Amino acid sequence: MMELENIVPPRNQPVKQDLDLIEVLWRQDIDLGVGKEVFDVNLRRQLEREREIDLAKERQKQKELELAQAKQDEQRRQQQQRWLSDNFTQDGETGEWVPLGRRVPPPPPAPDLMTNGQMQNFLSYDYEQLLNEDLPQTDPNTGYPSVSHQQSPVNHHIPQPSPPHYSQHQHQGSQQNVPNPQPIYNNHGYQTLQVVPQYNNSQMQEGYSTQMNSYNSSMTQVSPQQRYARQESFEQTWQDLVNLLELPLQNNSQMVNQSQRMTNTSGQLSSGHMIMTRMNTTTVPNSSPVMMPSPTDNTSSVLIQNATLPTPPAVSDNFTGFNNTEMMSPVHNSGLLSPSRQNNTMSSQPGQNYNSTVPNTSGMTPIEWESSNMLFPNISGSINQTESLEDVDELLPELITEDDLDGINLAEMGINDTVINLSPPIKKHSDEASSDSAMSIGSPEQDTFSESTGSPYDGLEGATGGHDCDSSPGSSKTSKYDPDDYNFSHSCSYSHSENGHSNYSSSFNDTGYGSQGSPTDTNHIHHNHSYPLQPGADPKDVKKQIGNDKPKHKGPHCRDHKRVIEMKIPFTVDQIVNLPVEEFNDIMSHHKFNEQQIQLIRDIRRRGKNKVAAHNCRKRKMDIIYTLGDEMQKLESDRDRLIQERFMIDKETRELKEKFGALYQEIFHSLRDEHGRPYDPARFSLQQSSDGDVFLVPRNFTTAPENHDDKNKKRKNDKK
DNA sequence: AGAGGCTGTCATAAG
DNA sequence: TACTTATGACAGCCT
Repeated sequence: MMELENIVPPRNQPVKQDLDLIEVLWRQDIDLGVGKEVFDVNLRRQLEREREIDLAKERQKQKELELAQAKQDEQRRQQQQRWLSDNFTQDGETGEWVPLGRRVPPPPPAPDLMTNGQMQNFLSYDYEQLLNEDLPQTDPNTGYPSVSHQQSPVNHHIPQPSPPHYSQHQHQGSQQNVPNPQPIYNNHGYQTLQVVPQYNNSQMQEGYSTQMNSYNSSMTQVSPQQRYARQESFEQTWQDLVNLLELPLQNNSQMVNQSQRMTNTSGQLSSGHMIMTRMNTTTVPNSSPVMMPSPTDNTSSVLIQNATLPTPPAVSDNFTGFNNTEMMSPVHNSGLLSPSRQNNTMSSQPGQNYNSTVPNTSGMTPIEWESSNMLFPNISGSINQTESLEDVDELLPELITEDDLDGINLAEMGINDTVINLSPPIKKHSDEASSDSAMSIGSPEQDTFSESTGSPYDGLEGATGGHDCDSSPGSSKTSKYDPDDYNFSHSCSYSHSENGHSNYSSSFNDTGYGSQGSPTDTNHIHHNHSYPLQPGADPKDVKKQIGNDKPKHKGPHCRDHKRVIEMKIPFTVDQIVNLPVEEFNDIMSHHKFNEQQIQLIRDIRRRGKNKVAAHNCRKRKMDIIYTLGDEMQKLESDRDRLIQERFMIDKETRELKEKFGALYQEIFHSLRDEHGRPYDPARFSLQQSSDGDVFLVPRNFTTAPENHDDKNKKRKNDKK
């Protein structure tokens, strides 16, 4: 493209040579999505002018927005200051804002900031921020309450000093690094925040001062802008917290404590856990409360208001998720989504792709095209399998027969559309076939097809006859029973491939070919032993056609076809075979056939049906054989496993017996009678009762020792 | 030339 | 009873 800049002459009217060159180059670059206007100087200038105008408009809009935002901020700041000065007094020494003794009235709410649904969100945000940021210190410059350490990513990595009696509430971002040593759980079972109710103000201040000193000493340099933003953030936090609580602010710790209690007892804000969750999100107080739930936090969802939840990641919903992300972006929320972006959004709906509504992707830049591919990995994957559009073009005649593409004007559709639309016609076949009866081969399409253009098998049918197919040797060489290659070869060989599939897979609850495992897969569920053929379409016929246009042999099917012609029967063999019973009977009744014709028609139909039945039968047989083989393998492995288990159990039993015997001998030989002599093993034995006690029992005792005279037995404990 | 596999067809039973 | 489906058996063709 850089060359073009040099080629285009400076004058406005290019000469003919230039135009020719432009034409050639444009043709070369058309696959890159470069429009012809690029080469037209005037057109390009005009486009540039339009772009500049749009850009200016956009800038103007942005300026207005910024202005409105600044106004809002200023108004809020003034309100805050007024309210602070009304309800707080500033400590002269420390610069700290100390609340007055009276009950603090809530400040007039800023309707643009705190309205209804935003309140709860706002509450949790403030709580978390306040508790996380500790108590305010007065900024010596502004006199406002400010914080010395802020929610800065830098802060999360600062070693947190942990005073012995003060539990520093950790930012969620740092929770993983510094676990809270003493989690408190509220009534709802959520982990609550730890506060310091036993501390008075001075203690608090001391603790905070300690912390802040260390923070200040270790904190990274903060820019004035950051500092201002933090002050802003805290001011609002402080103000809104007090507003909402309406507390008599006797001291800061009480306020925090009470606010904590309120948080724990108030509806949706009852969970400190939720507060923590909120902290994890980048919340701008005056932004929309639309929040995306943290994927790891179930409770956060209760805080979502007016949020568009991501739809479940089910069918083709990558894009929905993408849309939600887009909704979250401030650009989108403020209506500044660029038209081009919107176009992209609209043009890359996966549903449209799958529903054969062709998205206009031809206008995409390569980057856009790539991104849309990323959104739809399935589609892109299938497209990427073809290395280029030219490859796709080359493959098309192989993948789809001419008949399939009949009526589809590829030139009008454009290459991209063709690529994306490869599947819908085929799927349509499948859908229609699936709605047919189990064994019915002929779809309405096929019938129409046969009537209008003649059966594709006409003249090519027969058990040994050929099928006229322009397939390359490579394609037709694919095994008939190779599930992996089936679709390809079948698409090549038989125009009604999916019908065939449906036919032969109906009886045995087959899974689709697309989900078939490899032929070596021992899981019988994935076996594919189908015979997906049309009546009269012999896979061998396809093989036979390698390099031949004329069939070598004339099979029975072809013979039938000839006889149909000879008998002047106005139907094709396929029609005769595949027509539903009602239609077939209608035809037979409406046409006045002679006996010979009727007999031929019935024979053809019977043979055709039987042929399909034979296919199904063989398929079933193969399925059964494979299934039985699999079952046999499984049973053999089960048997081996059980043998192994039995061996192990026997071994353990032997070992236990040996141990038991040794223990028995040891105990028995350690026993002595009243004379100090060992017992005779032939006359006595040890027995254990149900309660675990061990008895020495004379050999002639056959019943349980508990039932006999205690004189004849000696009770022993388990351990002597 | 023979073996083995695949397919179409027939006969028959069953639904 | 007619039709369809399932299946064993057989024959032809191909590799």
